[in-house]
Amino acid sequence: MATTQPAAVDRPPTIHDIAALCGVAASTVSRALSSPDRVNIRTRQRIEAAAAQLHYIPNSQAKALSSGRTGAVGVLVPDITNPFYFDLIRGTQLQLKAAGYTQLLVDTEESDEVEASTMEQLRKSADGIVVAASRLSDEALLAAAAKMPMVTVNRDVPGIPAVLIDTPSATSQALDHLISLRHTRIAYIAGPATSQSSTRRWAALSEAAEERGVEVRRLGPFAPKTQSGAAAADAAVHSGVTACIAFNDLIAIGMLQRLRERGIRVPEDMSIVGCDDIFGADFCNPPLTTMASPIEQAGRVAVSMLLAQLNPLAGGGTRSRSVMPTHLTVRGSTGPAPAPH
Amino acid sequence: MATTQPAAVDRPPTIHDIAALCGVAASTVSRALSSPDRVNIRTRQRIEAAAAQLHYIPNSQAKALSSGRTGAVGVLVPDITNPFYFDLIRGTQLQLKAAGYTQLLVDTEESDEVEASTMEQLRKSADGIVVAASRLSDEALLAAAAKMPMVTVNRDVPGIPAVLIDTPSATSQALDHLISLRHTRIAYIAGPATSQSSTRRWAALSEAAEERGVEVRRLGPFAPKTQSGAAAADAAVHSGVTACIAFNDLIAIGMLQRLRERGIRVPEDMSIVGCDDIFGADFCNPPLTTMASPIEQAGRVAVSMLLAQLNPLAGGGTRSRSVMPTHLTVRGSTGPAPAPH
DNA sequence: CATGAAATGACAACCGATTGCCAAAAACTG
DNA sequence: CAGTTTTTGGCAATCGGTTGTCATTTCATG
Repeated sequence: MATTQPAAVDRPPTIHDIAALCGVAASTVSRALSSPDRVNIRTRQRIEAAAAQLHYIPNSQAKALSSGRTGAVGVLVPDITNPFYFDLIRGTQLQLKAAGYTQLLVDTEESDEVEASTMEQLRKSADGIVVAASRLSDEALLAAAAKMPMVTVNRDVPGIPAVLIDTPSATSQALDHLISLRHTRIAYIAGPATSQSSTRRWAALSEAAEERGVEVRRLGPFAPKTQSGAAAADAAVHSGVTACIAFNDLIAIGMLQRLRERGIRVPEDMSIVGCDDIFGADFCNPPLTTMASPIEQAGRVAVSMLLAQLNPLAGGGTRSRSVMPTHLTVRGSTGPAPAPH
Repeated sequence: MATTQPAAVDRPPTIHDIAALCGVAASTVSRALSSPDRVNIRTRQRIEAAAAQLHYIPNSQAKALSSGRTGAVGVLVPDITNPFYFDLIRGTQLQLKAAGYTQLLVDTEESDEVEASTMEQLRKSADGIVVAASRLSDEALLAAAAKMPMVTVNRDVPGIPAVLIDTPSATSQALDHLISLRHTRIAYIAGPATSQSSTRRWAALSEAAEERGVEVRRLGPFAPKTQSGAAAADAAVHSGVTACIAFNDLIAIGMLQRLRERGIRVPEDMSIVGCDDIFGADFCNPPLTTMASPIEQAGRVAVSMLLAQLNPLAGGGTRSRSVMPTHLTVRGSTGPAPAPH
């Protein structure tokens, strides 16, 4: 038994083992497994049977080295612990796995330098990258995109395919919501200065405010973490507004906590609108009115666009831009403006 | 110019480019960059200068192929979107990065099959793996551990190094807390049947209950998701208990939501204790009494143990087991037992 | 049955590094 | 200064596949 079974070695089987078992050349095995049409069907079946028998698993390193394709895609997010990215990551992971790719997830720690060096690193070990909420400059991004296929999420740079979450338009909805509740003094709690999402949202918001004749002031920037919510809440209270539209739910939830500490009631004294509808937005106290969108889907779309870039043959004109719809989900953190004293 | 400057190509530089630039053999370059002592310091400096000038970045695939070491470590978690794993992932990521390793993060979707096939896959592309809350059998885990260095988290199998989070002992604390609040009818809301954490916790809990002469019944199993909280809450109410110790915070938060819907007050009518102190446990309504532990640190420790396995030379006896302390964090979801009518 | 086209399989170079082995050079010894 | 030890650098094989080239086989056709 051991004589007819060349396996039994500890080392994982290679195509050479298969070739020996079948009495063909290693190259034939390679072709049989990758471009099945180039090989006689009977031979191919023998090879496939042998591969199955040996539990053959191709060595991805070797494959990458000789073919130039790694079968991996990098996904860069600024902060793994931000729940917003959970669903995005899950979306990319599902879509990549479905296409037989591996996901390389990297936390860039909100740092442009880490982001840049990661990209350089990934240039050799990934076929393309999905970059969420990049902190890099347009120029740096374009330079990187020239070196390897890239899709951005929530970052619009001409020439780079992107998936955008349409929070700017939802911001107008939020504004209308607040106006209908008779708020007139409203603040935008800005995100990081380097976040294009925050910039675009502010642009949309201030334009909408002007159209509607209300005043919206901008506070911040604040880091997109719950801890920043305290400072944001204090700034909002100090500025005398009765409603806030926050850059994201983390900040909004942090504000809720701080306002509670200070004895300021939400929504009676102050209304809060978040953004992203992250895990927790529905069960915080009060539940958060927020702008929701299909984040997981955004992840899937981003991957689809990237894979279309990698395999141009597979039909379908490559979309270079995809905008995910967003809608306002009204919960308990917004209410009528307090009566002026 | 093009004659004296071998760079200027689009293709990334290799050690051969460096070798050509310095007039030495490629192998000398390799040695100069990896084992610096084996090469003349002046030559080395020339080589280093050339490498810097060309912006040389070693090709990790090629490195892995020829050396057998990949410089990557796989991290397997059952569910990326479970906030419990955020901190764990961040911990592993930080520690790995500090040691110059890359993290390959995989969501095994609570499936033993996905977990097993992922391990097989990773065998070629990672030097070792960290497996959190494995759903595999002891035998399968041992077999996998025999093929590649492994550290488990929250899974105790003799022969495999593990980081354990000491929730069993915290469970007793939780029980004492509830007893001191005069609860006598208490339920344990069990996690997945394949979860060893759940099993170990129940063992500790039922033993402690017996010692203290109170009755604790077991309900479930339930999937570790907020959605399961509804069923868990209904089961708890139906069973007539006044307090529950839940497998994790996700279930506990789901229970809070369901109980609120049903008009059952927490903690007046029912006390709830969670586990893990995840993101959200502090701002749900009411804030959750839960068992907290240094999860990020657990991730770091797991990676340290794995790296110690990979590089046995670097001194320090290899710990094969590390237990993370846990303590009860009392918040608003637990209170005195309702007076019997 | 001869002929050409199509299908198939083998050989070998190659991807970019690592590493064992050996030779040349340098430094040291007596 | 000869003889020896140590240091240093280069050659070439190797990792496990991919892929271009070419020889051979197979088959249909005239």
